[in-house]
Amino acid sequence: MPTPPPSAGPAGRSRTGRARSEQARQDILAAALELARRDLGTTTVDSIAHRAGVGKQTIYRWWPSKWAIILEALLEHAERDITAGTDSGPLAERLATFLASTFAQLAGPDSDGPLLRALMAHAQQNPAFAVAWRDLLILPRRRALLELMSEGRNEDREAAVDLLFGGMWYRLLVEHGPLDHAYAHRLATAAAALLKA
Amino acid sequence: MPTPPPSAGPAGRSRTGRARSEQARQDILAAALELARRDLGTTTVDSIAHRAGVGKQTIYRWWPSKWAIILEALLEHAERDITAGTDSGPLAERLATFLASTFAQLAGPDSDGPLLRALMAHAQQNPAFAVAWRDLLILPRRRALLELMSEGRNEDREAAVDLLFGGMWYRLLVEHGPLDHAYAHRLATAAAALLKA
Amino acid sequence: MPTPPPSAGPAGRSRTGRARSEQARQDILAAALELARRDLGTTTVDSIAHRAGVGKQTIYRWWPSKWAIILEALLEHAERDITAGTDSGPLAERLATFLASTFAQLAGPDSDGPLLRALMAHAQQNPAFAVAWRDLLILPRRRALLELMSEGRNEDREAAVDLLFGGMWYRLLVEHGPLDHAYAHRLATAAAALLKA
Amino acid sequence: MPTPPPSAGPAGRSRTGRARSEQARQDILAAALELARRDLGTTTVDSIAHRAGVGKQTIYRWWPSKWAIILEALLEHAERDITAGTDSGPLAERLATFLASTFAQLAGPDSDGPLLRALMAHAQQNPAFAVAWRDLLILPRRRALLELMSEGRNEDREAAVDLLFGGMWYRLLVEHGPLDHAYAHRLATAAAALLKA
DNA sequence: CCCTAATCGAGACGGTACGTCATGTCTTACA
DNA sequence: TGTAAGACATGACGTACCGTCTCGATTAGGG
Repeated sequence: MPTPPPSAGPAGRSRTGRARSEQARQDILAAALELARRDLGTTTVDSIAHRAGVGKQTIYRWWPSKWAIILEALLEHAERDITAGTDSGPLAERLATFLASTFAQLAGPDSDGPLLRALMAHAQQNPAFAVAWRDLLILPRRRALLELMSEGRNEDREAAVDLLFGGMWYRLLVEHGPLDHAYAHRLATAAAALLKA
Repeated sequence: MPTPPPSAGPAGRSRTGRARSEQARQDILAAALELARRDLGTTTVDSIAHRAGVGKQTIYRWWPSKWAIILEALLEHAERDITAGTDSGPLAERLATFLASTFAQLAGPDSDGPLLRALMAHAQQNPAFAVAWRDLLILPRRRALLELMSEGRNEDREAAVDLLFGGMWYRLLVEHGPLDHAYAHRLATAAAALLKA
Repeated sequence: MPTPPPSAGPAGRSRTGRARSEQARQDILAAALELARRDLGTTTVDSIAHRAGVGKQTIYRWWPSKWAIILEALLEHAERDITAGTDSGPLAERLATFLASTFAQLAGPDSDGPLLRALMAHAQQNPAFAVAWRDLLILPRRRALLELMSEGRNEDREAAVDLLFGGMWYRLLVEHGPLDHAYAHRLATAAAALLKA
Repeated sequence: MPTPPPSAGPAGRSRTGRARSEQARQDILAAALELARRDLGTTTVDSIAHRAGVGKQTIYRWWPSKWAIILEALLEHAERDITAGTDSGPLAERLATFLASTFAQLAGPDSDGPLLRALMAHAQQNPAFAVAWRDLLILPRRRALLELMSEGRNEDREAAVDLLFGGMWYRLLVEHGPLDHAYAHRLATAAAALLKA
């Protein structure tokens, strides 16, 4: 759903007409992220357009909804943050480290936790957005975690990833327990056991 | 958040005036459930009121939003469905059975999966509803699962429940893999390993 | 197109539900008239709703456009202004008096001339409004003028009215000459001649 | 407001650069006229540009609005149609003939009546266009009619023209009666009487 | 025969108003 | 007092059109 940066590329469909404004794109992404982080509830397409100094139509020309903007902004500003795992140490420990560092990004007061929760929620109501959400955010992060696992059959490794991210999302969404180190270790232990079974 | 059936007992706050119509309550719950199952996107408070042959105010007098109605309807029609676990057999097997039977309720084409996803999504946006959602649906099911586990320390058992339900919700929400028997077994195996660690 | 005051009457289709708010109706009419008189160009449905302290939907529930509001407001505030003609004196003089007094209502700086021009213009683009415009404003005024004429065949009298009002509207719309006493007398003379021919 | 054909003569402000495309000008005028005659309501600058195979800027470089285009197209295609009056016969008859032939151009189903009504309407809302409208269409036709009148004082002749054209526009704009021969004769009779008074 | 400059088709841009939708509250008359 | 009906204030939505701007490509004289 989010559009790629207007690098046009070889698939660019036409070369005539005014080019898409990269300035406007960046302004929109920045405005959306700032407003959404401050107060998602009052963030509207209008408010984003106004703060970005942009016409509403310019937003709707490139994004189908404010959620797509926020997703794209999140990806752009945080793409580098996918934690690189360490190669050394026992499996359970490596998983626990990865998980704990991911937890840390969700827990802080100014973290993106609320945004991710809201996007996950929106994906439940909008199938088109769900595809973008899964393909651009969920699956890449799954792949990063999968690469940490050398052992086990494929389906076990998939289940291990589900177990780890599932445990994370569940506490993030239900808020009945903390996303702390101890939890990370327990999940990692269980995942490692699954892979060795 | 959902109100109890009107036979509220001696705590009923008023004794005068026209009594709450149980008929209307049932009509509203039934209408909400039917509309929501057919097409959640077009289900509005107005549409529920119209189909139930009821004034909108009658709805707002007793429920704060359509989501509370759906939650109450779901609880009322499905309360009995919380799977009773078997007491015999090895732990992993008992967990797998519980999980698989829960999966079965979510997978079918006319199942409540979509509704539960939508309610989980709404809970992310509405703190008041989140409380009801957690207290009336999430936590009771956690307790049912907890009771299946005899071994392990408390925190490990909590984590095991998170792992199991987390794995379930994750696949339910992201739809990247099936909620099938094999998955149930893998999650159960991991949970059992965690409890024995 | 404009709705009658909510006197319901015997044709009222139902008696249930909240009654239409006469207060809101009056507020909307007053707001529309004031804004339109000050600056028609910046008068929008939103601005009327805001100034009247009313929701936009309340406007669209009862009027199809701001033009219908203005027309209704004009009729309500000016209905009494249809000049009653004198019965005495020669025909040409009576017509000239009527015309001159009508001119006077259109010429002043705070007159309704600009509004009437705008409504006449809008009627050219909107057939539904054109019907209301003709039936509620144009034709009643024609009838008032017709009643001043005792002599002549019917078709001559119609043509005489067209001549008088046509001459008036033409100068109002094209602004190539003044709507003054001299012009009123010339038109009245011609009309009287037509009736006696 | 409409621009003259591009052979601007020695007053052209520049001598270098690409010349204005007469082809584009003709395409625009033709496209505007065709679209406007078919359905004025959906005729936008974009639609004209698209149908003419022209960029929007090419339109705005030479015309201030779609209305100016339509006016220019109308003048170009119909300039020759200003009825030449006959010099012989009694005044009332000459006027009636002129008027009837003008009526004929407005009455047909594919006539320019709707366009003229729309332009008159637009002139009420746009002072700049009103000037072009009056100077290029209204006043020339007034002059043509004035020249038919030999008798009478100047102000009477002006009023007679107003009476004739006013009667015409009034029926055109309000559509409460036909623009037929009988009406033309009545107006002509009244105008002649005015001139002889 | 190139240089300079205005025009061309195309289409993205900032902006304004529109008319619709859903929410949650309120006011009726009736039971 | 509860109820069905339905009007109300609010506020976001997504669309339409406006008139301006910026592309690269053309197309003229003037040097």
